[in-house]
Amino acid sequence: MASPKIVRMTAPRLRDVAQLAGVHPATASRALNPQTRQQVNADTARRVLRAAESIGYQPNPIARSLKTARTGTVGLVIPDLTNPLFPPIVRGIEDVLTPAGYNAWIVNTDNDPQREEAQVEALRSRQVEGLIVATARRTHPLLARLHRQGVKMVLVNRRVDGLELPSVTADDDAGIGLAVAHLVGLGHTRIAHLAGPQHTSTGVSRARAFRHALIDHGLPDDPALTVECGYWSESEGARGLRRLLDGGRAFTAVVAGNDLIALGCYDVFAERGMTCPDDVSVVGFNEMPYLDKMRPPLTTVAIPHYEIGAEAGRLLLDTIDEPDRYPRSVLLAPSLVVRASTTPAPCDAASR
Amino acid sequence: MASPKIVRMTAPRLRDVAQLAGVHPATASRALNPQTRQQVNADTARRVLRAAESIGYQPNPIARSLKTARTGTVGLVIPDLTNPLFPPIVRGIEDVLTPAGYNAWIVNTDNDPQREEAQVEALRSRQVEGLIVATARRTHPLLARLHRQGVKMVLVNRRVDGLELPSVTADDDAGIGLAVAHLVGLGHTRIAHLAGPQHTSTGVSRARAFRHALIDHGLPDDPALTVECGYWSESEGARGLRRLLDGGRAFTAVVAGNDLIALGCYDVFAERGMTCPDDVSVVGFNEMPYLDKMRPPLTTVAIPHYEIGAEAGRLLLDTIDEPDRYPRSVLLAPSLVVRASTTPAPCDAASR
DNA sequence: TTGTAGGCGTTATCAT
DNA sequence: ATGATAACGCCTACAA
Repeated sequence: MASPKIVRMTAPRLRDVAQLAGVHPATASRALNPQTRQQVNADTARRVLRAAESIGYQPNPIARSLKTARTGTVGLVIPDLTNPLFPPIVRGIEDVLTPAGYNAWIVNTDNDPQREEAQVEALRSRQVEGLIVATARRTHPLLARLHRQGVKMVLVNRRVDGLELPSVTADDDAGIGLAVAHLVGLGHTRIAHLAGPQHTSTGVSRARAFRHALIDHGLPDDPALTVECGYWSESEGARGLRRLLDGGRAFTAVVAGNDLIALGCYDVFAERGMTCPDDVSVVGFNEMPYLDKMRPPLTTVAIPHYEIGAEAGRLLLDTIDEPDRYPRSVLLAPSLVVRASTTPAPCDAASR
Repeated sequence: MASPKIVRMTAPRLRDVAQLAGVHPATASRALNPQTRQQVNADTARRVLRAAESIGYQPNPIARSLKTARTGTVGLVIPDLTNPLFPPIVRGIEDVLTPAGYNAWIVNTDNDPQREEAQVEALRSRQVEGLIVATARRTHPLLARLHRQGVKMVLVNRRVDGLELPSVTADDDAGIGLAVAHLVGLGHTRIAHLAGPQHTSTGVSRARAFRHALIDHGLPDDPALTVECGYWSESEGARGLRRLLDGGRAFTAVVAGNDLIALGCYDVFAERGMTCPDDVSVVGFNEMPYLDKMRPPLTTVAIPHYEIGAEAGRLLLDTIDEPDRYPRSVLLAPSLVVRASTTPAPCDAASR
C-alpha cells in the first residue's frame, strides 16, 4: 500500500520541513537557525534538521532578507578590473567576507563618475550592507553624500579629503622613500617623478613623499622634474614622459606613480630610440603581475595586495558590526623589488 | 501655518508614494511599472510618477523578487580573475546585461572544483536566473547536474563533452591555423606544441587543430613534439617546455596553448641561457594585455574578448527568455598579431 | 480605471 | 518549549 505523496516541483519551503517534522513553521525556523536553536527542545531540533536535510531544504534568502532587512552582501567598487592590481585585492576581501557569511558584488566604474553613480545606485538598490570603494577621489561628492546618509564603507588604496572614513592603503611615504633611496644609492641625482593624478590622494601623497625623499637625501627639489599624469595608465605615463623629455631638463631616473605609468615610459623609449636603463632608470609602484617578463624587467615598489583586501574586509565587517566605532585606518608596509630597469647613473652625471 | 510632516528615516515605500499621490498602492504600483502603466489614467500616472520622484522612491527589489520569483541577477563563474583574459569578457557581458535590467555576480573558483561548487551554490541560493560559466571541463559532473536541473547557462571559452549547452568560443581551429601558417611561412618545419590541459575542450581542440595544421602543410606530426600542460599557467608552460627540451627532439618553434603558457617558456629561456626568437620562436594565444612590452614582445593569436562576453550575455538573455530554444553556439574569428617572438627558422633547419 | 485582498517565505513578537 | 499571528514591501487576480 504505497503512501500517496504529493510532489512539489518548486524548492522546498520552511513549511514543508515543519510539516515533515510535525512542528509549526516557527519552531522549524528556530531549530534551523543556530542563533535560536537553543530555544527549542534538542530532540525536536534534531528532528527538524533531519527533515530539512532529507528534502534538501535551503532557506530562501530573499524572504529572509525581506524580513530581517539584512542581505549578507557588500559592494566592491573598482575603477578598472583590467588593472591587475585589483584581482588579488578582491581575493583578500572575499577570503575575509565569505567565512563571515557575506558575499561581495563587484562592479566596475571604468573611472567614469557617471557610471560609478549608476553602479553604486544599483548596489544600494540591491540593499548591500556596506561598500568597499577603490575609486575615491580627493573631492568626491558621491562618497561624501553616501557617508552623510550613513552608508557603511571602507576605502581602499585612496582616500577622500576631509572625510573620516576607514581606509586601507599602502604606506606611500615609505614606498617612495625606498624607490628614491635605491636610485640615490645608484648615484642618481637628477630624478624625475611621473606623478599620478593629483585628484587622487595616492597621487598627491606619492608626489609629496617624492619631494620629501629628495630633500632627505640633500637633493634639490626641481618642480620641473615632476609631471602629473591624468590617469593611472600607460598612455598617460607615456604623455608625461614626453613632456618631461621635451622640457629640456636633464634627468637620469624616473620614479613613476605606479607600474602602468612606468610601462608607458617604455613606449616612449621605443619611440625615441632610447634604452632603459642605460639612458634612464625607471621605478614603478605596485608590483603588478608579469613585470619580471617586461623589457626590461621593471624595478618596483611591492605592496601586499592580498593583505590590503583582507584588511579592508575586516574593517568593513567591523564597521557593520559596530557602526559607532571610531574610523580606523590601516597602513601597510611596502618593499622594493629590484630588477633590470634601474642601473647606476652614468659617470657624467649631468648627461642626458 | 506649516503643514505637519512626519519624517520617515527608512527608505520610502510604495505606500508612501501612493499616499502622496492620493491613490491606492495598487494603482501606484501599476503606474510605476511601465508594463502596466497603460492600465491607469494618464493623469493619475503622472501624479504618481511625480510623487515617486519627489521623495526619491526606489522599489525594493527584494520584496519584488519575493513576489515575482525573479531577481534580475545572473552569475559569472570565472576560473581565475587574475587571468587578464577575463576582465574584458566580463565587461562585454555587463554591457549587454545591464541594459536588459540584469546585474552580474562575479565569482572566482581558482580552478578548484570544491570552491566552484560552493560558489555556484551561493549563486543559486541567491536565486540567480542564469549562469555564464568559464570554468567548464570536458567532464564536469557539476555542470551536468545543473543542466539536468534546468539551470539556464551559457559556456564561455570552453565546453563540456556531450552536453548540448549554448557556448561562445574563439575558433581554435582557425587561430591555431594562423599560428602554424605563420611559422611555416618563416621556414619552420620542426614545430612543437605546448598543449593546454586536455581535460578542457579548448586544450583538446587546439591540440587537434595543431595536428591538422601540420598535416595541411605537409609536415610530419611527431607526437613527441606535443606536450600537455596541467594548467593554463606560466609555471605549467615552463614545465612543459623543459620536458620538450629534455626530450631531445629538435624543434625551432613552439605553438603555446595560450599566452600564459608561452610566457612560461620565457622563464625557461632565461634559465637555460637560450634566446627567443633566435633559438626558438614562440606563438601564444589570447592576446592578453602587456604582451607588447614583454621580452621579447609575444606573437599571438588575438581573440575578440569583449565580443565573446557580449555574445555570451546575449545567449544567456535568449536562454532566459526562450528556455526551449535549441542551444546555439557562437564561434568567433581570431586574428594573428605578429611581434618579435617569431623569426625565420635558422638555415640549418635540423639545428637545436 | 481603481480598489480589495491575499500571498510570496521567512522571522519576530506575542501568547500559551 | 511551542504555537499562533502578523509583518517585511511588493504585485496581481479579481471585484467594483
